[in-house]
Amino acid sequence: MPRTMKIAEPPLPSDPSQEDRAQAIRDSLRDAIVDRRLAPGTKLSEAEVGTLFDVSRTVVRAALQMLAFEGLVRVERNRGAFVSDPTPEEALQVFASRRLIEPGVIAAAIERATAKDIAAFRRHLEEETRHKHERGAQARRAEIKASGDFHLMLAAVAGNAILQKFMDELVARSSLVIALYGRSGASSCGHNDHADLLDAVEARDVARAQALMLRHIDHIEADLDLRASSSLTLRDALSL
Amino acid sequence: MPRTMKIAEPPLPSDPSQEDRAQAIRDSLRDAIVDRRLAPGTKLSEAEVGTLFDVSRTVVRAALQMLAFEGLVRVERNRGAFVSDPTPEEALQVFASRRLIEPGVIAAAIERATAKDIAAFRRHLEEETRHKHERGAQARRAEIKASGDFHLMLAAVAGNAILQKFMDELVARSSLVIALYGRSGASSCGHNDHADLLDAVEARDVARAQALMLRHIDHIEADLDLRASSSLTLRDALSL
DNA sequence: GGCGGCAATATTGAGTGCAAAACAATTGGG
DNA sequence: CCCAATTGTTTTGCACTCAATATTGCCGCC
Repeated sequence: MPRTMKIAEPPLPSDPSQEDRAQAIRDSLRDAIVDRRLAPGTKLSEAEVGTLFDVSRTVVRAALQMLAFEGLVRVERNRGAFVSDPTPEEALQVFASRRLIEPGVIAAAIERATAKDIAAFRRHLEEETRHKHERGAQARRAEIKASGDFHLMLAAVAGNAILQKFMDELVARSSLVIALYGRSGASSCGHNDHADLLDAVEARDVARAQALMLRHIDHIEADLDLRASSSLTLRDALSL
Repeated sequence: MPRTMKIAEPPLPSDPSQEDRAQAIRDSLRDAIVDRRLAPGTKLSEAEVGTLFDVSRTVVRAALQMLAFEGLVRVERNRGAFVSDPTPEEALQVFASRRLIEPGVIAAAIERATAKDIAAFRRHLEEETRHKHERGAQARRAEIKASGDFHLMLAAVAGNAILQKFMDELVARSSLVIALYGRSGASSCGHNDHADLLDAVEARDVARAQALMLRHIDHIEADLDLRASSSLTLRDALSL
């Protein structure tokens, strides 16, 4: 065995942009889905996506498979991939999961948050409220995205990569659910939940933060109309 | 719109075994990893696995990608797939996540468990203890598998598909962690935690069940030796 | 006239080949 | 004698291709 193992050169990622096109496509599609630019149910043809990103179907397949694992697309054998449209039951499960996990996440975040983190949260919150006061579909999308990002920031600060991955999935799925079943379209209509949450985090008041988090999730869920959506009722009616 | 929509024939899955070989390979590999027949760090060459299952690399790649999403294998670009060997930090995160999620799971399970479910649990428990009293590596593997399955059964009864998926991942990762850092090798050495848990479930005592669950996870974690493993320190030392 | 079957089309599933990257061994230089 | 560079080998990344399956449009028949 060699005694010294000097690495002549840092092998140097030949090109940072070359770091996996499948992942780039996944991120792009994911943003589009979470931003609701791709409606639930939309078919994602391999060839179409492939020409769009100028890659072969092989790479597209990998990206779609990833999204399927996150529950954002549904792949049906020999039929293709579709932006998933969660059933009301799945919607309930998404929020039940969030109720279970997010109180723990915020507790961990409170334990680990630095002053710098708090400052970052404050900055994020400002941007969030800024979007809220703007008009237009574009600003609305940005607001929804920012709203989800707040929860993802909490998960990041909590410092548990596994929980962070779970939260990634749950927040993304929430976006889909809100897209399908949301009444007002905005999850935080009228409420200032995030600001209150941040106050509790800054005060390191775990119990209060957890209670606020649960209420916040209640608020989001209360904005949903989980009676079977129009398209679903249509389908169900036809298939019966 | 057609008045009658008779379905001439149940389209009949041309062959149930044909229902996705990638998934079959994934399950097979997953069992092998969870059962510790594949040691952490083992390289899973696409060609090798392909010849082993008699499929092309394409299918193997899909299976490996799935396992990567569950955190059971780690794929390094241009280097291949390896059975992942979690760091001590990841190990801690796995158990932190379980502590967060499983009390909720068992609460939901208690709410939904039928008499039939309880009976299934009892049957499972018998088998578990049977394995425990047997000797040999084979029985030991079966015991560990059954121990994880108990938690998965709880998640199934809880009736939340998303949480169930999370638990799938967490239990699988726990097996890896125990394989790497376990002292006694068996997670439930000396304790009868599962039996106690089941009693609490049958009594519908949520608080008690949750407390027992947390203690159970403590027991599992207490059996770990999370000081850096030998192989890892060696590798780290060499690469520095 | 509408329903059922049939053929044409499109799309996915999967195997193979080629290029590039990483790994291993060997040889030349200090 | 040991280190470093180079070459040869192996393995992955990705595109192309063919086969299999679902979908769509069409025609005959009841």
